[in-house]
Amino acid sequence: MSRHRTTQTDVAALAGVSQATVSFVLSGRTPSGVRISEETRKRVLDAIRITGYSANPVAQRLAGGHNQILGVFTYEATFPRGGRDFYGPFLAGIEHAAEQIGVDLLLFTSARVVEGSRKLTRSGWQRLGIADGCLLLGQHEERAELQHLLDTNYPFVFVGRRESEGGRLPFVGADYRSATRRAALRACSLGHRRIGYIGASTRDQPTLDRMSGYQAAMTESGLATQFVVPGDATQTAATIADLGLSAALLAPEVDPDELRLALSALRIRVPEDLSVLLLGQPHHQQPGPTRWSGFTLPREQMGARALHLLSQLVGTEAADDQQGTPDLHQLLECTDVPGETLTPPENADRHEAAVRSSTVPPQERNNA
Amino acid sequence: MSRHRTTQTDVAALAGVSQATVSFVLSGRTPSGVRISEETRKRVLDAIRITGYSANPVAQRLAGGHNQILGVFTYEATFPRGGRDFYGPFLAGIEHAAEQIGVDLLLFTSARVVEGSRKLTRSGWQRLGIADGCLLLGQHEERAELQHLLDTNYPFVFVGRRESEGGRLPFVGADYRSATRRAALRACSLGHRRIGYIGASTRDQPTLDRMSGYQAAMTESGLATQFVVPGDATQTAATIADLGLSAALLAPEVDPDELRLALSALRIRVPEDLSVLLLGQPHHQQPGPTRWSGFTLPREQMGARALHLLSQLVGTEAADDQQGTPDLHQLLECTDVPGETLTPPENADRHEAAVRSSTVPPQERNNA
DNA sequence: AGTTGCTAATAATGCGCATAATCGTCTTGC
DNA sequence: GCAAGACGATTATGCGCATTATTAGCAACT
Repeated sequence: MSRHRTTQTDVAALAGVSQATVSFVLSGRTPSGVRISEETRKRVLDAIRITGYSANPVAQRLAGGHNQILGVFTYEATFPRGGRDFYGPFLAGIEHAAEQIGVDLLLFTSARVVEGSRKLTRSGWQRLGIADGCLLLGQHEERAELQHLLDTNYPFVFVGRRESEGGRLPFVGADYRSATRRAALRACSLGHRRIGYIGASTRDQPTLDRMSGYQAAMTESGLATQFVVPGDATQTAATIADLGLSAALLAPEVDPDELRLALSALRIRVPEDLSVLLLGQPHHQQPGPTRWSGFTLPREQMGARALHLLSQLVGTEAADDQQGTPDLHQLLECTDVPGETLTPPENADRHEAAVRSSTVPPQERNNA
Repeated sequence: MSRHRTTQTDVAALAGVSQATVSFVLSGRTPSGVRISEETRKRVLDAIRITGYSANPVAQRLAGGHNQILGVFTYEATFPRGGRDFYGPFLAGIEHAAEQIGVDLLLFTSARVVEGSRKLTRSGWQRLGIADGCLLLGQHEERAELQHLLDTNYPFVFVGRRESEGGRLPFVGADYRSATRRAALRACSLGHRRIGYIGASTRDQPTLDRMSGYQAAMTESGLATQFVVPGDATQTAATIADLGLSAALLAPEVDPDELRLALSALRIRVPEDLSVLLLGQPHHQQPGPTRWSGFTLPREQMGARALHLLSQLVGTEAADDQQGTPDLHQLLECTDVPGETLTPPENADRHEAAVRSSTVPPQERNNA
């Protein structure tokens, strides 16, 4: 019944001061030249202790303050039913960071789903205002929406790299490019000459970064690039066979288990006949026995770092005089995974490999 | 810059009416005998469409309305780092339901962690008020806190069964008792006579329910109960051997893989020498090759149902005249899992089993 | 003409907090 | 003795909405 929770006014009454004084004591800040004596401050703090007062975050927010709530907007369902969980690890990191910082997390699950991905509609956008700031994760962002975000000066951070004019979009991403480059070079140094990239050629940043990394590695090694846009698994396998690849870099949208199956139908074994490197955790992978080579994203770390960055942005929003501006563009290293699906090539490439091996250091030399 | 979003006042000005009128049109409700003509309503709706107005949830809430935010409070970290994910499936269900209902989810991650579990302190408790209502999941609830919850008339729902005086705590739980009983009877009907229960004897509801179900099955079958409180896996295995169990029901706190290992050291094979049934998903299970028999909790379903119930409670809070009160105590059936670790007994029990099997048609009638 | 009854809307208020503007009360200097 | 500041706290206002109390207009009665 007594739906009435303790308010600043209650505390003020107990301490024998005005509500405003309580607010000042609590916030610490005194924007206009207001001062509070040590004496009074103590009385107020005591009253707070006695009453067990705790600020009403809603009122706080309405009055223009911060409420220690950070939002998380995902363009796709956060917790996929059934299939593999892509966002889980991000959220684990985000939650951990939230706990540390002492903020609550608001998951924007109410946004209507249009064509399989959530939209940041006007009403959805308005709802973001509940939180002090917001984390954005997922692929389907739209230029217009982003522009709006920037215009309104609302604090937000993307999880995942985003290019933008003037570098105004803050993000915490994974260094796909370097990781992919390293992956390609690993194959290369083992003696592989025909290394293909299997993946959709969409325009999203991760894809562009992966392709760029692959491209770079191939150029450095003086090898030709081979891009395979995956269709049906059987088809893809056939293309791989046609091209005579000895190693394949698989973008996350490709299901490695499915591909392996299709390959085996063509009597191509992994890794004996084809080395395979995964460029990040596959989107649809079932937990299987295969220990794939490649690299993984530091997803938990990304989530945590993103939240920390957001927290800083929110905090410094008012007072820019903090200890330097936070780094708005953070790229985290991916973790290379040795795995079992990367081995020296055995067949057609052997000759070339031998030639090269004369110039390469120990562990990679033994292929011939 | 223009941090000003469209407000009801803006809309009102455009439509040539008062702010209050806009509010009335929007809510549909007119508590006191206020009426709005179809004419005016249309003008307002047009203005809304033109301006793209969308209510500010914060103000809505402060003014005593609902804000379409439902809270989720977990007594333990929601997304465990590293280990197995217990809450994940619940959240998947919750999120899905939230999307359907059209509400946002507030994760209370700010509560200080005391002794490994989150506390609903006074300040934490106050924060719950941000949301229209709250889902509670986890073990470490405290009587005092619950009492407080009930007293304040704040809408909430427990995920997991909770007993309470007068049945005032709303919950959505799994029917551990029936499922455990069925599990025990399954073993029984296969001819097992020495069926033990392996699990801590804590006072939490799930444990009580499991024990009760086990007890019931044993009584029905005229068998003796054998409770084993697990300590070290080796120890536990030894006890099992001593008791000469032919089947064991494992509470979720027991790691089946670990136990199996310890058992094999004693030359007890699963399932040849010991059938094992899991009473729900183990808390610490690593994804292993064994396909355990037993049952699993409908976790996604529980989450979804709980959120729906909460949503109803929030909705009917004001108007109790809805179509009947929602069912405050929902028990969902667990899913029996055949698995590979339940087989007919092979050794000491065989004799008895043979005797029994001659007199019994179906399964459970044969005990007396 | 005055009262009742009904419809259609508005004005006024408050939710709990942040913050700008204001107001006393003491010192201090001249 | 009086203006000028420093200090310490208060009053007043508004955030955007829900809701209650109130008003205005008009037809239908006695």
